[in-house]
Amino acid sequence: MMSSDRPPTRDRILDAAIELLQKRGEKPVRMSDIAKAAGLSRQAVYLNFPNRADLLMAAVRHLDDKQDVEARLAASRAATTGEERLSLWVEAWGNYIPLIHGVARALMEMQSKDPDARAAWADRMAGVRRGCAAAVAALARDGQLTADLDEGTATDLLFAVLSVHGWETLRLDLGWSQEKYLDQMKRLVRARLLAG
Amino acid sequence: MMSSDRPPTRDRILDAAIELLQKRGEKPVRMSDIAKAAGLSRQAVYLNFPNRADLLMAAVRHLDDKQDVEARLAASRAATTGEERLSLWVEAWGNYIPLIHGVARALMEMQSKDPDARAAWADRMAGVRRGCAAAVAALARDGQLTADLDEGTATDLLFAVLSVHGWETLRLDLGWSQEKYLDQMKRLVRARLLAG
DNA sequence: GCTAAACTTTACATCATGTAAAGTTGACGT
DNA sequence: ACGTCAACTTTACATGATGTAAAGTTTAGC
Repeated sequence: MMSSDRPPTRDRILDAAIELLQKRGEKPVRMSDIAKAAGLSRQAVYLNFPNRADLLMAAVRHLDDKQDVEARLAASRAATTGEERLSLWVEAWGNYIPLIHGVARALMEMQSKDPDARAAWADRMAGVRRGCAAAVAALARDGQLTADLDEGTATDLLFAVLSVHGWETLRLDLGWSQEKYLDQMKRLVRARLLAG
Repeated sequence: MMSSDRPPTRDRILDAAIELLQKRGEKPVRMSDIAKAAGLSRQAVYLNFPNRADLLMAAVRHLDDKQDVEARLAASRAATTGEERLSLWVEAWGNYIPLIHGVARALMEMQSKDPDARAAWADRMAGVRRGCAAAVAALARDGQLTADLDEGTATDLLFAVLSVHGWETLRLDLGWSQEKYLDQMKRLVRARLLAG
């Protein structure tokens, strides 16, 4: 009686969750908020997702699909020099953060109480770290990695500098534009990682 | 009947809270946990502090007193060159993070739900940013600030790089030692902020 | 017109914070 | 001794969110 043609319920829930989490003004987004936004009862949400953490992780994956993460990463992998690759990586991930930020934040907030959410997010961050490692490896391969940094340390540093929290601080708390953020992150990372 | 001689109840609560928050294995620290650790009923805690956020902020101030924050900062202010001052500031704040980390984390976790906690923490962070600004100003005064950075941007960058979250990532998630953390933060910051 | 899937409604368990109020205890002054 | 005050305990309850449970309703498809 509510859906005339198609958008599968599950996707409607995820879309609703994502939209709410992106514009969340002050108040935390509850399961009932998501249900309402999706035009469903709260229970119907639990019919599709066992719990909040699962819903949020599904939302992240849903975003990955919609935003074609692979294509973004392919661009950075196509770089010819390590230096170029590093910049493209900073840009790719830096431009992805705003998209997942709402969901990411909700997930991070759950980490203290929900061990599953913690594990799921840690896993995801491990993926990001691999992206950092690949960029650093390309740099090292080209002999462009500063002499006083080993690859592991450089990777950790890059990963820490490109954290979602860091983005939040600069972009939201301190009011930087996305362009400024990207520009400065590239400069910061190059200043520290690049040889010469 | 419980306190033979002196330690004022209020301080016992704060000390208990601080200790619990520093070693918190997995589980969040509840008001009842703090009460138990202080040898009191949960209600007695509410007799001393109106709510959790207030207790945590009091704990931060309690730590400030015990650790003599002013003395630490004085050391960095005593620096002769801007460059030296920057390093001393990174060291002072970087060495303070582990002390407040437990309490800070609890406070940060409350931010999403409790606007008061959010304001209180924001205020505190503003203080840290002022510390960053002072270090950057000293650098600029000595003509040692890189030409392509204005003081505001440099301050924001320094502040973001020295975040509690960044420390957590490197120190706890990635297993860095405190020495490595301090050393690398100094290098990172110098690489980006210092002229030449 | 039957069935099954998708949903709604209602109700309840749990858990932590915070409020409320009445009872206990011990130190202290007079 | 007596009373009183402050610091505490005990018990009880409100709230707000997640999550579980179960019975009822609607709709599409056959």
